[in-house]
Amino acid sequence: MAQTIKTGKNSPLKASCQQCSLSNLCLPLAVSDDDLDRLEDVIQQGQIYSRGDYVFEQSTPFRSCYAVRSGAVKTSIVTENGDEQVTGFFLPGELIGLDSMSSSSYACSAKALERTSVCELPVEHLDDLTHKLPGLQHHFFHLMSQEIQNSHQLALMLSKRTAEERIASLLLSLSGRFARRKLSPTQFNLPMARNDIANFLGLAVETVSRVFTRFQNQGLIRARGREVELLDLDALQNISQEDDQPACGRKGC
Amino acid sequence: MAQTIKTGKNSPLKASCQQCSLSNLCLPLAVSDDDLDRLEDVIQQGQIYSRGDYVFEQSTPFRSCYAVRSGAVKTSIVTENGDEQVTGFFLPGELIGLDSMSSSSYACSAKALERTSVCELPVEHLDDLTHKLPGLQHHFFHLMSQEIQNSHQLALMLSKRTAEERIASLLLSLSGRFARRKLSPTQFNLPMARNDIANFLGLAVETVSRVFTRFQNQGLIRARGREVELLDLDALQNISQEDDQPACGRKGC
DNA sequence: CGTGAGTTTGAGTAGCCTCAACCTGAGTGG
DNA sequence: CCACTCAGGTTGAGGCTACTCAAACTCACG
Repeated sequence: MAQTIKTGKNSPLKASCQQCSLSNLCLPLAVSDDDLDRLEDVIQQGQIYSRGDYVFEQSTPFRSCYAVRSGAVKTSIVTENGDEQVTGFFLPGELIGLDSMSSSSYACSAKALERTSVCELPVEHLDDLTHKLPGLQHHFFHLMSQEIQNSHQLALMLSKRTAEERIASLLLSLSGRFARRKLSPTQFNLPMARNDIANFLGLAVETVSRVFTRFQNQGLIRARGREVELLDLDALQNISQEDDQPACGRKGC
Repeated sequence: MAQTIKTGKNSPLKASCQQCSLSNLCLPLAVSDDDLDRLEDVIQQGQIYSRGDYVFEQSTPFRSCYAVRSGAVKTSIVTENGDEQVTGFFLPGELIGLDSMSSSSYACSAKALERTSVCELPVEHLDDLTHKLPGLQHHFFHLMSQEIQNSHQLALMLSKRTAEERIASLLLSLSGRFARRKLSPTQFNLPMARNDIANFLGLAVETVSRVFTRFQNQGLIRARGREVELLDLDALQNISQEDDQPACGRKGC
């Protein structure tokens, strides 16, 4: 039974992790085919959200993590006094909800930025599963530590980088993540509004807009609304990790 | 064997988690006495670091997580071009290294801010252990998600808060963590230098210094070097979560 | 008693925010 | 089909927060 390769005909909602082009992103490579079958038993696939829908909302009971299949999601936290911080953008193959693992309620809200489909991983089952599949536990530790590192990188950006550096970084990050999915690393549509970018990077919308036009005037990018084309990746790279110290490059200066 | 209550005489390096006053902080409450014994078999206790020593350094092979027993530790990440971001301060009962779980090398460096003793949890053993003790796995998920949330809170501070708000928040955070250990929440020594505070909060040292004196002049705190006394917790609380919008308080404004 | 790291204070500056106006394009309804 | 609307985006002017640079102070330490 475990070895039967399901074609997806008889149980359309399951058995497609194996065929999913994203499985090498969201699932542990270490997991065997056998294990995949078990995983598929608990994963609910194909839920669809329209633009603006919440996948889950902060402070509601925590039930599941979600893997993005298509579309894009933004997560954000809101404080008592109402200000919001976008904590991440999630593209296909990426997992949402790790910051709430083992909490009783969601630590952030997740909102679909466009028409989005996700796979749901109910945590109740996950607890058993990770117990049975050591590889999966390992994978979750990995994903969560990755998430911590991402967040630390964000903190570094927010505290040390200029507006231009932050935006160059974001563009390159998106570029890399598109590339990973075999899409063009230089030409893509931003799934999020300027507002979201500004909030995420700790800037005012106006600043984001100004930097975009500045980059465009310098011939680094071509941007029309959410369409962007990265014309000079090297230059963006240089900007994104600009050195404070002028010239030199040595430590002894 | 598992039930023998060790007094600490015959194996001084083990068997003291049960007596450790911090165990309710760093260890899962869910873990039973039996399990504690197993934990103690793999935990190496009592390593001492002097001020300035590294508990571990970024990019070196990841081997262990560490629980702070006494003293204080700061963690920081360093980029290629040399700038540093302090990512956290860790007091007794808190766990370091979670951001490196399941990586091959440490994602940050951990430096003792004063004479510090730690307990080491080698990860190789942890993998088996979490398998045997479901509660422990749960606890790690919890700690890691907590770490993600902390980091998101930091990001929010860095992107949305003024210098005064950030420093008030930090003071209150420390206050709360001292209180948790039954120490005075209003009178304590800062384990870190102004420089570390500045870096952590994304400010210049001078700004930190200025805010401290401003708070002092307003009668909110008393500060002499690293000694601080919080004189008006309520006021600090108000400052730390100040509302941007003037007056009103309603959403409809 | 010099030395140097850590801290404080002051003066001037710059990057980004705020406020305000205008533009653009998609959706709506007459 | 065109005017209207509204959200999202762009552009400009001015101001403020926190930075930079510079200097003085404190204190632990050899």
